[in-house]
Amino acid sequence: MATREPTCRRLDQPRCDVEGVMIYPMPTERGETRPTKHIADTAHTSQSDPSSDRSDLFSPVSIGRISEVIVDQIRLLIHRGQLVAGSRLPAERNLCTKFGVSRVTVREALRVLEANGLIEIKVGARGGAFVTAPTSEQVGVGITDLLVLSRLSAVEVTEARQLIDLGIVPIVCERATAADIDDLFALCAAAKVACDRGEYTMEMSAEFHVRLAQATHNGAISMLVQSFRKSVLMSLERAHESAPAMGKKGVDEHCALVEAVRDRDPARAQKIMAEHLNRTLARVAPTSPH
Amino acid sequence: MATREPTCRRLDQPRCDVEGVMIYPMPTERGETRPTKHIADTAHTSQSDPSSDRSDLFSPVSIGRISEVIVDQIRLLIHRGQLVAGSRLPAERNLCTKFGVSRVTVREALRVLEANGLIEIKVGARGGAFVTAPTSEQVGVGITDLLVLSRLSAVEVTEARQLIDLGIVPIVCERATAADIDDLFALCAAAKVACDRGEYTMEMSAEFHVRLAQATHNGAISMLVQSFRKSVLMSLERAHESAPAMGKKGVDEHCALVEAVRDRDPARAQKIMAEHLNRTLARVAPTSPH
DNA sequence: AGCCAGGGTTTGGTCTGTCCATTCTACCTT
DNA sequence: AAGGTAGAATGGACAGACCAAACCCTGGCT
Repeated sequence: MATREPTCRRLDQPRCDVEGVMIYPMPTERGETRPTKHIADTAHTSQSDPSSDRSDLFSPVSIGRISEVIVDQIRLLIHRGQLVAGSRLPAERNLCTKFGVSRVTVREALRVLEANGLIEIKVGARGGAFVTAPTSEQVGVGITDLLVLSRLSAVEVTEARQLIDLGIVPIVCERATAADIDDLFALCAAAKVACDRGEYTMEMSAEFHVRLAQATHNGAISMLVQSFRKSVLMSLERAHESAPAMGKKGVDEHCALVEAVRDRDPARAQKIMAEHLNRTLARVAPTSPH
Repeated sequence: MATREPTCRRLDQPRCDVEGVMIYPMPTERGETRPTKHIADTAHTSQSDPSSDRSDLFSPVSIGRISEVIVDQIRLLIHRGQLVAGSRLPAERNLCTKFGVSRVTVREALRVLEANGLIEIKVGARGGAFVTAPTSEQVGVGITDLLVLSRLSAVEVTEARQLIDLGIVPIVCERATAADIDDLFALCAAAKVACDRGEYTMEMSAEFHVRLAQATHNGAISMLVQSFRKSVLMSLERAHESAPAMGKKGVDEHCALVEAVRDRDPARAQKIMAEHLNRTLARVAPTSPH
């Protein structure tokens, strides 16, 4: 059988110390029978059930994929802050030698990490895999998938959004800075112009709501709203295609809302928002009864 | 150069009609120069900026990876309901011929879809890729990554949670069924017992809140809460390790809350919830000032 | 001196051909 | 009929190769 040794390894590089982070090579006795990967990995997957492991006797067989283990290792490095946003992972061909696996396997692992939004891959001479904090947009895609595939009705999605949008109003009234308010007024003005030209889109409305959420100065909240943006748009489209007469009134309500925020009047602001959202809900409701 | 023709294709199967779904082979003139993939794809990636696109003139060059396009195609099929949960995708070697690409590429695409929770891959004779709706838990992992890596403070996360939990109370008061209320009381009772034994955990508290969200009978809301569960737990742990004296009082508040729901008294319920959450926020606040 | 073209280098993207492990089915033996 | 075994289907992994994109550097030209 000639003990197939991967070419990647022939360079005989040092194994575990490049780029300053520890990387554990796969513990598979390669070139003997086959991987089969009876891995005693400590990363991220095996932290839920520390008791009753018994991994010392009857060594566990074949727990999943090799690429999976690599994913867990790198993800753990990122979570622990040993790889921070911006750092560059070693090149694929280097990772091969470090993990002792083939390039295909490494690439699959990188693909998964990329799909999770943890890294970004660039080609070219100074390219490679760069660690990046996932954006709320990426998570939004996940939420969108979830909502679409769960066959949730537009009513349900809209209601959830209503909950959040209504909840942020008091916070915004409390924390909005002058810059926030200026921005929101600017968006309103732009919307008015677009409206007169008949170019007002749902996207612009959504943008207003996102900006409003940012005025909470709470990253978690604004990410949440941003994540929902696309789902809401999709459900709106699915429900009603578009809003013919909605434009003008919606913009006016936005303006009134910002004025209430400027006057730091949570009650008034919330009342306006509630009406605004109720109209949306009413528009969505008849097409897909709850 | 000998116009390298993939072996996968030598079977000369029909191209686009197996398993009842349309699959478009890559439009790359293979065996001519190179893929280079100037694809005019309409799926899911290209809908954010409808204006100023100009994609009709000067056809766009080289937008990304081939596997990416395959991912989009399959994702679109799933979104459109042409592939529903449980359906089985063709075998990898079949997909090769259908898409006209190599197995490596198909595998990378499947890995991404799997990472997104859209499919599940099984090995063995009747194995393959099966469509599965992503669970809220999977999306929760995404949100957790997002929150961890964005360095959001525990305060921010808690505040976002507060927003949602407070918002659902009126809805629960309106819609909770007798079964919901029974379940919630049962959870309270169990919590009381555990509390007396000193076994009350944050998880149990989280479970109560999740169940409460389910009483809204709105799938989107309960998924949202469920997605947040793990992040909240993590941020709580990070902030305070655990809650020594919190247990008893928290459980009592839960009970009072359910009673208010039973009496259909939103104002009272909301007041209880607000106090409950404020104590949590206060516990979290000192460690990571906003 | 400044700039630009072109070649070299690094790095990811893809292909081909091969082998192995797992799982299920169907047939064959007892 | 029960049980076991061979084979087929299918995903997992590998080696080795070539291409394309992006960057860098150098030399020639203005």
